Amino acid sequence: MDASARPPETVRRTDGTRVEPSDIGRREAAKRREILEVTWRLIAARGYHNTRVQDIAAACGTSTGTIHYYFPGKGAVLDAAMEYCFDQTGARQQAELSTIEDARERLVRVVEIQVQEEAESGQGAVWLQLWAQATLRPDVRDVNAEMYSRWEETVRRVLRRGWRQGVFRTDLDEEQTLGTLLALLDGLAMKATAGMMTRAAARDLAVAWLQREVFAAPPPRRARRPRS
Amino acid sequence: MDASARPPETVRRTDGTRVEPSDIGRREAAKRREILEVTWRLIAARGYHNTRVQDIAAACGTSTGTIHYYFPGKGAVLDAAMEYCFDQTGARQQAELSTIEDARERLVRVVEIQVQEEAESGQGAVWLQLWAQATLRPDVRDVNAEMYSRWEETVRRVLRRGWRQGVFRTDLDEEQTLGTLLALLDGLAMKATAGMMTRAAARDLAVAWLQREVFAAPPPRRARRPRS
DNA sequence: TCGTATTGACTGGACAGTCAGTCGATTCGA
DNA sequence: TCGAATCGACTGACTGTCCAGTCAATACGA
Repeated sequence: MDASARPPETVRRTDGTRVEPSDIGRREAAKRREILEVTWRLIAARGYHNTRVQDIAAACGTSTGTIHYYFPGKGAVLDAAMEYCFDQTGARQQAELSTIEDARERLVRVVEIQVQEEAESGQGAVWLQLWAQATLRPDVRDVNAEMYSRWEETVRRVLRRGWRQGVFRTDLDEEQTLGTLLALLDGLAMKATAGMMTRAAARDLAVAWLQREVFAAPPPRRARRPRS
Repeated sequence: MDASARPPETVRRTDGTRVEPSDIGRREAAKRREILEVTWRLIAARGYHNTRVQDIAAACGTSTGTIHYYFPGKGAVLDAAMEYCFDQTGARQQAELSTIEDARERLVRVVEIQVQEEAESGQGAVWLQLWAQATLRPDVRDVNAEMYSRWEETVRRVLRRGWRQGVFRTDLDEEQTLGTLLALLDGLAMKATAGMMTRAAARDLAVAWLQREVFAAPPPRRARRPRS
């Protein structure tokens, strides 16, 4: 038996196509997910380039052969793991945000998710790794663009909701506000992740900005949300 | 003759001390600078982890032995090159900014330098590499903190000048404004570098923000500076 | 029993770092 | 003034290490 016969490809390949044979093994998909879960945490902790196949195998409690059995190569595991990381958090974010009624609270939550929680969980570190790669690799740039645009849409919807609810300033331009907010959050998240400021300071700065520049004049003042 | 006898150490070592024997060879210092100059450009183009000693040697038109003759190891070259890159640009920035009288123009120039020119020259890519490293390596984090604080001071001085000149809004808090501006610029610079938006769009967004939120009410309107 | 999943020893390539030796310049001694 | 001795910069072949990827053998599950 030639063990190099590979299970059907389910990873997004560099050409952007995505093959997902749903008829085959749940087991297999589960195993693959387990590997990706383990791998993105390794990337967060050690960095993309310092993550060895051996590390992944050890963290999964398996052998290097198994990793190669499920993925065509190391690069494929690492890239798929970064993507998996964002797919996961994207879904979680949207789910959580949708439970919050008030657009101001929801926007504050957006800040907390990106600037505090993602920095804490290591997802922020994975973003940073991804961006550093995107500078150099066009394929990563494309994947990143797609994933980022999902996040962008999430934030855009919160802004529109705020205007609909009449709790955001009406003299703001949507594109300007969205662009500024996203850049501000990216900058703060990056600094929090890279240890250039505390997560709490980053959060407070962003919330203060929202209150000054986005929330409509008489905000329901005082302690809307206990300082985490 | 044992060629492994090393020229006196002039690189900042990880313990933070900096030894600079000024009495010895100009030649030597020049050569070392040449290597660093070449190296940071390689880092910008290929990334920290994809830069081989062989690449550096080839780009210098020399042999790998020579690189090892001047530096204790590959890591030392790469780290010193990142630092060199920022030392250089820091000096250049300050020199250029100090020639601009009007604080508003000077602040716009700050934006253009960080968001357009550094992204274009590759220095932005080096920043991004550095930040990705800072997430993982405490020593890099320290070096980064020191270098970033110099940049921060530069921007802070521009803000103070604006208030002194009476051309910036007086209802702003210095720390808030500085922190927001820096995060915004970092975010935009990162996105421009990672190819998530054009440099021109990043520049315009930042300048628009300045005009809305920082510059005092009646700014000398219309075409202060031709769109690059 | 047959096919699938898993193992881990092995291979080959890449690359950092070493070191014996070359070469041109400079100093020194007669 | 000239040859020999010395020196420091530089070279590039070589070595050892690390690691991704392979594959024959094996365990497992239906």
